[in-house]
Amino acid sequence: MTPTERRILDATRACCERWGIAKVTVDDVAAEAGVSRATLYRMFPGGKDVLFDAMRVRELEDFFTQLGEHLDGADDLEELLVRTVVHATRALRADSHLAAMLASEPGDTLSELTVQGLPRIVRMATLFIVPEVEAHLDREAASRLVDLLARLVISYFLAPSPYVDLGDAGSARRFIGLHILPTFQPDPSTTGARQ
Amino acid sequence: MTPTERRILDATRACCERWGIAKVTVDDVAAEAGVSRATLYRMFPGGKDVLFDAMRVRELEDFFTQLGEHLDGADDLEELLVRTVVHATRALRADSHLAAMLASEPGDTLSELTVQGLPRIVRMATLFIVPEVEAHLDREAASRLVDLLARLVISYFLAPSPYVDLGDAGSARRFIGLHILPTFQPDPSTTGARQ
DNA sequence: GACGCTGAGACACTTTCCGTCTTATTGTCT
DNA sequence: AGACAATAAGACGGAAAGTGTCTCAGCGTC
Repeated sequence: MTPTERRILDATRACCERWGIAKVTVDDVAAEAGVSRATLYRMFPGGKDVLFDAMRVRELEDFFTQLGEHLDGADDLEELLVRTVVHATRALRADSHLAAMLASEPGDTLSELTVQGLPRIVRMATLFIVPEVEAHLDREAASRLVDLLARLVISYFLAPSPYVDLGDAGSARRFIGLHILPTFQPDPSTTGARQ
Repeated sequence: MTPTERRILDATRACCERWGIAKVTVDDVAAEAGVSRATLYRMFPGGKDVLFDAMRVRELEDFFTQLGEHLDGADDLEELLVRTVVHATRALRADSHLAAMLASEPGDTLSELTVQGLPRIVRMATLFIVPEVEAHLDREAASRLVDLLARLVISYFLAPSPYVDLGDAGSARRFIGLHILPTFQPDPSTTGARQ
C-alpha cells in the first residue's frame, strides 16, 4: 500500500466520520487527502464504491491486527477465546467512528455488520484468528468456531443481553465454557469440566 | 411561532449539527421535522436561504434570552457589564454547535460572526441588553456601549488575547473598569475610581 | 531526453436538489 | 353532513452538483 493510498483511505475515513457516507463526495475525499481527483480514480478505479469498500477492508484489517496483538500469551483455548471476544466487544463499543455511523446511517451501517458485510467480517476473522485457534483444534473446527464467535460478538454488541456481557471477562468465560467449548472440544479432560 | 415552525427550526439546527450547513438539504430538514416539503415551503417561503436565516435568528434569540436570565440582580453598571461579557463568552465557548460549525465550515461560520452576521448580532444584543443598561446610561450611550461590547466579546472569543480573558470575571472586571467604564461614565464617583 | 507520476481541468452523463404546483386525505368547525 | 383549513405525497422542469473518463502540461528521476 503506497503512502498516497493510505492518505486517501485516511481521508475517506475522516470524511465519513464528519459527514456520514451518504454525504461524502469523491471531491471531498480528494480535497481532504490533498490529492487530485485524477489520482484518486487512478488508485481506486471504479470510484466511490471501490473506495468505500477499500476503506471498510482496511478498517477490518486494523481491527483484527489490533485484536491479534492482545492475544499473545493465551495458552489454553478457553483463555484465547475469552480474550478474543472480550477485546473485540470492547473495541466495538469504544469505536466512536462506528458509533457515529450507527447514529447517522443506521441502515447502511447495520447492513455492513450483518447481511452485506458479515461474510467479509467472518472471512477476515478467520484469516486472523484461526491460525491462533489451530494450536488447539483442527482447521475445520477452528474455522467453524471463529465463524460462530464472530457472529455472536456482533449480535451481542448490537443487541446486549441481560444474560451475557461479552465485554466482561467473567461473563465471557462462563458463556464460552458453557456453550462453546463443550461442542468444539469433545475431550472434557482439559477445560470442559468447568461448570 | 407555531409549533410546526418550531419543529422545523429545531430540525434545521439538528441537521446542521450533524452534517454542517453545506451538506443539509431541504428534504433532510423536512424528514427530520416529520413534515412534508410543501409545508416547509409554506412556512418559510423562499426556501433554503430563508430557512437558515430563520434558524440563525432563533439561535440568537435563544442566546440572548439565556443571557438575559443571568443578569438579574446586577445593581451597578460595572456588575451588569461584567456578567454580560463573562456569560456571553462562556456560552460561546461552550456552544458545541458553534464549535462544530467553525470546524466544518470555517468560512461561512466566521462570516456569520463578523462581516455578514455581526450587524444582526449587534442589533439583537442591542434589543436585549440595552434595556438593562438604560438604567445607568441614556439610550444613546447604552446603544454605543452594547455595540462596542458585542464586538469585543466576539473578537476575544475568536482570537483570545494574553492580556484579557472575558470568560474570567476578574479579568473582565479589570478590562471593563479600565477601558470601558471611564469612557461611558464621565462621573467617576461611583465605580470609575477603581484601579 | 524518456519515463512515470501528479494536478488541473474539460467533458458528457447521471443524480440530486430546488422551488412550485396539483391532488387526496385528514381533522375541525358550523 | 358539508364547508373549510392544513397537510402529506408526489409530479414537474430547471438548476446545480457529483461522477467517471479523458487529455495535457508540469516536475522530478533515471
